[in-house]
Amino acid sequence: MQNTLIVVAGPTAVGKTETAVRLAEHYKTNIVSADSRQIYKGLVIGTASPEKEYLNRVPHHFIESKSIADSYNASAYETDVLNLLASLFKKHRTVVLTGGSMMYIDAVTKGIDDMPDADLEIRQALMDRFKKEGLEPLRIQLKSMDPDFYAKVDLKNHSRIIHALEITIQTGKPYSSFLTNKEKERPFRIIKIGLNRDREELYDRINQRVVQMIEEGLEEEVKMFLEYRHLNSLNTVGYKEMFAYLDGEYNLDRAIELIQRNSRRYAKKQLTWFKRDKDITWFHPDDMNGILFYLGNELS
RNA sequence: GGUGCCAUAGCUCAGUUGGUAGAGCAAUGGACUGAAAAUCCAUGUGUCCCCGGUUCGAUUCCUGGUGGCACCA
Repeated sequence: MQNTLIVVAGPTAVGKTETAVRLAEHYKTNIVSADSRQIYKGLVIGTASPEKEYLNRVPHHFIESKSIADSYNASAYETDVLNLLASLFKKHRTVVLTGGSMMYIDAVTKGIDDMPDADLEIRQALMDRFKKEGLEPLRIQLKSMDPDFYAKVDLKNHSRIIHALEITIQTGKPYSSFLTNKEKERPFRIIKIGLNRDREELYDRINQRVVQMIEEGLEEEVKMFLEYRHLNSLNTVGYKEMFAYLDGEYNLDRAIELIQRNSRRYAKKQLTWFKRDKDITWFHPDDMNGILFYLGNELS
């Protein structure tokens, strides 16, 4: 039998953790987390990180494994996961990858084109210019330096334009020349399952989970990171709203409402991304039998 | 029981001197290649409480209901 990566995708709060743990137990294997925020040390309550009980039942990887100050990204994650998988597949025929970070999952299953990491000084200079002069000068610069990318990029999205420019300036080659539009081959098989629920049910779970986070002490957790709030790792739903609350911008009830709303929007965005992936076979999280039956057929 | 006020989008409400309606919030759809829980784009979803009447035409005016609120009993 070929080594196989079982991917469990789905929106936040749908029930991925539970399903992944049961699958990992069933196949006597490990879980690799694909979550761009649970990966940071100390971000536990606000990221709905798996409970201790689950972590004890199955070995997890990439949970609380980086410092919030580390600058991490989907490409680094791709490299780290491929290295880890090479070693896990020596002992296990299957490994479970689960998480809601769409691009992290794609980085592992489809790959990201090779290009250098952005030079932070160049990025900063471009950001400064954007703040001072707006997007127009950057658009004009991109048009002359990389017309191909200019033609297809979202011209209102400063992140995309700035990233293309930083790579182009840094390497002296157009950003678009790094893009191959090809999926990378992997030395293992990939089976993707998606979990979803009725929208109303999902939103109820999200709303309740936020209330639970507050009860578990989200405010205390967030207070510990106050001085690091500028870091990207803390530009995260559940933290940014609590920072504003601690600043006195609004009361706790309003903070809860905003965290709930922003989590709902996040879930919708995840669904938009995952629904586009035709390799995903969808299940209700309660349908464990259906999931096991499907995987059993695929793996036999 | 009587009198008054109210009933319009999921919620809170505005509005139409009679020509089937619009704000905020919520919501919905989409994009996505090293910040991705990030960043960005688009969209008004409606038995205007119900039955009648007047009118060319009623969500709007009038009768009567129903429900809510307030006051008087």
